[in-house]
Amino acid sequence: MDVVLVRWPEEDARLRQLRETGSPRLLLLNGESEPPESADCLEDWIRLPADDRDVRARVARLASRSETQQPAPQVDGDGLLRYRGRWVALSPVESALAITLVDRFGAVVGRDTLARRAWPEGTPTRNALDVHMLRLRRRISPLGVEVRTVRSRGYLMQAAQPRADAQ
Amino acid sequence: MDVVLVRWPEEDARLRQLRETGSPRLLLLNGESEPPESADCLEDWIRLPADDRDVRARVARLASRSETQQPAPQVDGDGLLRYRGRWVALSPVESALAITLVDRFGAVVGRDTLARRAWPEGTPTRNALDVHMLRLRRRISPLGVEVRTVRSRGYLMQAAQPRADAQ
DNA sequence: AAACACCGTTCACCGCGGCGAAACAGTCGC
DNA sequence: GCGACTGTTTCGCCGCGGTGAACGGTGTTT
Repeated sequence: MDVVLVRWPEEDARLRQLRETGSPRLLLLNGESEPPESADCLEDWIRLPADDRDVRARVARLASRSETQQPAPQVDGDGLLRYRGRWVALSPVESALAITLVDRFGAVVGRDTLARRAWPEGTPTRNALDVHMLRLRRRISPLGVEVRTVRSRGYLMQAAQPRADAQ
Repeated sequence: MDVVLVRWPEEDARLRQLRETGSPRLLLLNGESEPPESADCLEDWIRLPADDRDVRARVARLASRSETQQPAPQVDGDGLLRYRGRWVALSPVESALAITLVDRFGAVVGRDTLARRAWPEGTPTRNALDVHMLRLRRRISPLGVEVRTVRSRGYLMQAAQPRADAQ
């Protein structure tokens, strides 16, 4: 959803309307105006005159918040996994697995579900899924996407997170 | 909860710590630094030099948010305990315990209740519950969630508090 | 006050099974 | 024939659940 820029306090009526509809909005404070008191996470403000970088940063932050979900990758018909403007080519088996994981991005997908999607006729070996998951992991890691294992439950695809052991 | 002022980028280590614990924080940007990209509603920033009114307004807004936002963790169907955008995987026994505790988040749950949920057939050993509670504690601590003991009453799950000795 | 039972924490250990990873081999297309 | 894709085997780590034991704090009994 687009972030709306509102001059304040001039456009107070417009602000009320945006608050009603829950649109993300950035108030541009003129001169000596007092900052508004709203605690709404989708409302922010900045005092003019302001650095253009700062305005863009606040707009970006509001936009990011308004998207409750982080954007999911896409797998197109040619087996390309696209994410944040970059892409990698996947093999047929990896495509089937990636499509299933992207479909439930951020949630766990069971091993049996993945196996059925990749091999409708029947899984070749128990270990085959592990091996292909390993290969998929390595292929998509340059894009900043990772597949996490949830033991005895399945796998979960998500945006790569910085390792927490760096303290 | 008090809002913490952080010089940035100088006090980056401190910022990471505050993000871990979910403390509301206001970053004071020095000179030409780029604004940080966090979309966290409990984080805000302002570029120095700044009007004192503006700093106070942003601090007040963060404080107001931290009071109204006391979300409970969630345990999804796949044994993942989610809290403030992060998650950890729980084992089956830990899931049963966590679900019971989350269900009464912030209140005491009796040991017998927990034991019945985890082992409907009967508790294996006297201290089995203790051991699994210890493991649950360690697993969820990175998320900023803790389980406190209320002697002869049971256990209580809550958001982790830095210095809980003053009780 | 000392002795004691009770409760809770933490550790070490074991058996089991899920999963990771490497190495190897077979197949297919260019 | 070369490289990409796939399947298989093998090895081994480590998470999980259960158990026993040591330790410490607390309240009760003698």
